[in-house]
Amino acid sequence: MTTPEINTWQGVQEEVRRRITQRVWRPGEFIPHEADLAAEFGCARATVNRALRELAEAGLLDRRRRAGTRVAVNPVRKAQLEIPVIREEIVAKGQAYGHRVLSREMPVPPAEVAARMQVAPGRKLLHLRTLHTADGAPYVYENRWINPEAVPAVLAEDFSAISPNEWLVREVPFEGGDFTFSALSAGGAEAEVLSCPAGTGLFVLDRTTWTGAGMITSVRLVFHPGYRMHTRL
Amino acid sequence: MTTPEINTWQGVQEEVRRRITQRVWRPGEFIPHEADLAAEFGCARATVNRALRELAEAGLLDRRRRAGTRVAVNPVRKAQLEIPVIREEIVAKGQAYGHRVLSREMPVPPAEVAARMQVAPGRKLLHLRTLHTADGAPYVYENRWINPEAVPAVLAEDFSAISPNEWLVREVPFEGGDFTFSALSAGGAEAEVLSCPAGTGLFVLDRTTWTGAGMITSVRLVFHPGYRMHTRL
DNA sequence: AAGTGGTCTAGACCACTCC
DNA sequence: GAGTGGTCTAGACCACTTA
Repeated sequence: MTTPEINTWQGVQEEVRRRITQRVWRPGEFIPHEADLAAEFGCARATVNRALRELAEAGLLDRRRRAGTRVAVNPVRKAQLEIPVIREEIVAKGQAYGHRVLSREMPVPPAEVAARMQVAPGRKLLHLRTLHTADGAPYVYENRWINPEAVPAVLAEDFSAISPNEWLVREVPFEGGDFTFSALSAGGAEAEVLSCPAGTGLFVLDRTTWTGAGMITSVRLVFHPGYRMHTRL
Repeated sequence: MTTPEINTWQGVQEEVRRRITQRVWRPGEFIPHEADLAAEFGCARATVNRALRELAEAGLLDRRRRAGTRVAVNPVRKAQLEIPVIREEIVAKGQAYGHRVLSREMPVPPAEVAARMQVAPGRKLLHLRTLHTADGAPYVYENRWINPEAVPAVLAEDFSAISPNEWLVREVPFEGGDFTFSALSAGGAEAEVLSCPAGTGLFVLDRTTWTGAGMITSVRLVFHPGYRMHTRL
């Protein structure tokens, strides 16, 4: 049995992956220590560490100090979704991007929105309803609340030339975000804006974004019928 | 100006993050080379490298050899979704998990399914329709096709004690997967199985899984009304 | 108390890409 | 050709956990 040296972390990772998928190391079993693997592959322990660390992050391995490393029993499937910038997504498909503001108001928000944005009840928020289109056809209906205390400049912008999303990305340094994916049945408003029959199942993305200073914006994106979000593992 | 030493990669990362979000380094700008940063922070270049590499993977930095490192203009938002094992998700909420097989057949699949599973037209596939319940209430309607040539043992299993998903995870070493998230409007079948009115918007996850040897299974999970998938950034 | 993974260092060479 | 990030090494110490 030849044992050619493996001295790149990619190589080590590949070999370890192989041993896991081919059940050389079975789920729940301990695998050799880093030092042993380093000796076997003829490389430094740091190289083995780099390879195993990534596999652990991917959920294929469970690592604990003193205990050792074992093959995960339930490999957690983590799908990495890329949240698209609507305009770029449409342009990438070779379609013409369009965007228009349906309404722009400054009301006292419903209690649920005030809670989500963590503002005192009775404070007014900027409320924008806009539509993104692809080749003129409705693509995404955007329903957004913006906290003008966190982003004062927003009051001077009319969003005729740039969508609120892109404006915010450019102007405000985010620190965190919160995403929820779900589905809804088109009510009157969605049906009209997206030109689809009431009752159509629609894909929905709710997103809330903040900085250290507080909540910036909370948006609901309602996608056109048939929209899919895709990823590969 | 004191410049306390930073000699952990987490510390370096935090400081670099701060300089990006506070616009000390502005979008599109080059940041100092690894060697310079290492000198500034009083740590090894490898430590800086580890910190910056992760930020680049997260989409906050663009790195290129010879060119250098710059702050990303469009920070790509990548949301990492954890695909749940249904049973565990339900149990984690303190509810009682249940599962039952609605139908189990071995038909020639529709052309669309045959294409997705990459089997010759006319070959039969195992078709399973099952329901996962939480405290007795419908949770997920699972519509699955399995390639018996890739997993012969599947023909001997009746899935009364274990769901197809968990059985497959345990028996078959996956190599890759393909996920699509979307929404549909409940038709007669979904409405009946999930006990909801026809026309309800439902969250859908389509998943196809394979090994090097070929396609294993293709499944559509239709979640109960109101289901949400959540992640934080 | 001991053994494991987690990390840092200093130095080195390599791969890629821009000039 | 030269300069940047990408990676490997050998050694060391630390943090955590379990026996």
